[in-house]
Amino acid sequence: MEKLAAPRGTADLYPPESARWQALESRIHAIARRFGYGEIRTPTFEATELFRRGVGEATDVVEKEMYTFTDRSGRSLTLRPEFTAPVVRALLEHHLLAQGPQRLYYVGPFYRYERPQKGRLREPHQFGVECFGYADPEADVEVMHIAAELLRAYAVEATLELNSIGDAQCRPRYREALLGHFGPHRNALSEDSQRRLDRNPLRLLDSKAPEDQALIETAPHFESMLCDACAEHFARVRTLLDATGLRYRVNPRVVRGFDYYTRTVFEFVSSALGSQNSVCGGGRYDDLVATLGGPATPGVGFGLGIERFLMVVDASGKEPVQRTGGIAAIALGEAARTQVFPLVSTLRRISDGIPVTMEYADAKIGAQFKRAERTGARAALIVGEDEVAEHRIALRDLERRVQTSLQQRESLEATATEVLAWYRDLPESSQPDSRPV
RNA sequence: GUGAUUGUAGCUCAGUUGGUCAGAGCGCUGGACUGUGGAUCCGGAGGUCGCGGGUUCGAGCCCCGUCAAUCACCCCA
Repeated sequence: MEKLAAPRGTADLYPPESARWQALESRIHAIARRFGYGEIRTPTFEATELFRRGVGEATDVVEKEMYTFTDRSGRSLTLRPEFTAPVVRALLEHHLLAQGPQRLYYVGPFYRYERPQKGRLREPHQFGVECFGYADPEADVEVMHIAAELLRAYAVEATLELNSIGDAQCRPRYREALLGHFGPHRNALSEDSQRRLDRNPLRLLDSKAPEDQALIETAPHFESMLCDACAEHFARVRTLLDATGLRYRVNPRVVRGFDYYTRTVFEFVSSALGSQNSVCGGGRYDDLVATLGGPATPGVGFGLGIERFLMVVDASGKEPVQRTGGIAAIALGEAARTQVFPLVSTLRRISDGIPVTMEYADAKIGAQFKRAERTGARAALIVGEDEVAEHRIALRDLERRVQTSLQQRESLEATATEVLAWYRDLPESSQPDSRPV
């Protein structure tokens, strides 16, 4: 009998790691809000046709990485392999573009049937933004700023790599130029690159095969062949990046995997990720909305991998420390327990975010202190036989190891209020606590 | 989809040419310390050796298959 296990390439999230995700997600919501972006949630699966048309029939994702299935009525559905096409679909379905520019962001899982390795899963999670309705370079830089803000908040070292892959005007020209450059040397290229030559010559520039490098070095740069409009757009993006102090590096080798990109493409890369070195990738997609049957609407956005981001944080970043703290109630004996439980219940109701825990098993006091410590509690509330007899409650500062005692009041609320007042009066914790909630 | 490495207690790992090989450290738990937690000492629980099959008198060790992890390619978050 096979042991039950999470499917290949998927992962469970649980404490203490889940606390890191919560913290990251709240920061994401805060930053998106600061830039005026609203959250959008779309289904995890869509009609297969959406991705075939949106992402592109000849892309690797559509050709071999989709989780596609047929439901009971015979429809072909696909677990989303990316977010942009579904967001556009939703926008069109609800006529949101008719209301002017739209700034949206999302956080959630997506699915690709790939062989897992470092920084690559079958169900990864992504934070992404999409800005619709502006062809202007300010929008390109705006979305880059959002990603940069998040990286900055965690002191993550990643470099912004920038490129332009032109539009429907100039890309065919560049494609021809690449064919002219590589075509004559076809047999000298790696096997993979010979295939790229037929399918997507742009991607040849991104090859890692040693035998391709010499030819790539001498390949024509797209920048020299951009049409006037694209060249000006690219120049203005760079001017705005310079003006706002966001550092970047123009890298002619940055192409992207999806067919819908036009003009600006960019990636934030980090060496901490091994072979999958991109934490965040994005770009402009001025033709996508029309391709999916909507009014011609420019757009620009990015996707940032949550798992990869946290990996980079582990390697180079600084994570804000999480304080847990709280009160652990310790009751000794039956009488004490029946007295403490309602008090704990009251504390939880009025503690305003301060965690309150209690051990229900009748463990020895030593063990209870140990467990209290493990929960990350800052303080302990202790009631034993003596306290029951005297209507008192012992309060202990677990960090400084000092203890005091309190007379119980006429009501649970009054007692609880006094306990909380005592807790809030405790001196600032000297050692930051990173234990899970 | 291709190639390589790996899979023994909750965690990190030992296990020699197949024959007490089912172990250690940490963790957990109990006690020394009858109501006070990070130290020390002593005890205890916990494993179908990923799973299935094969070779053998005998397999954690060899062979095949399968599942999963890791790393690289492809590609990308």
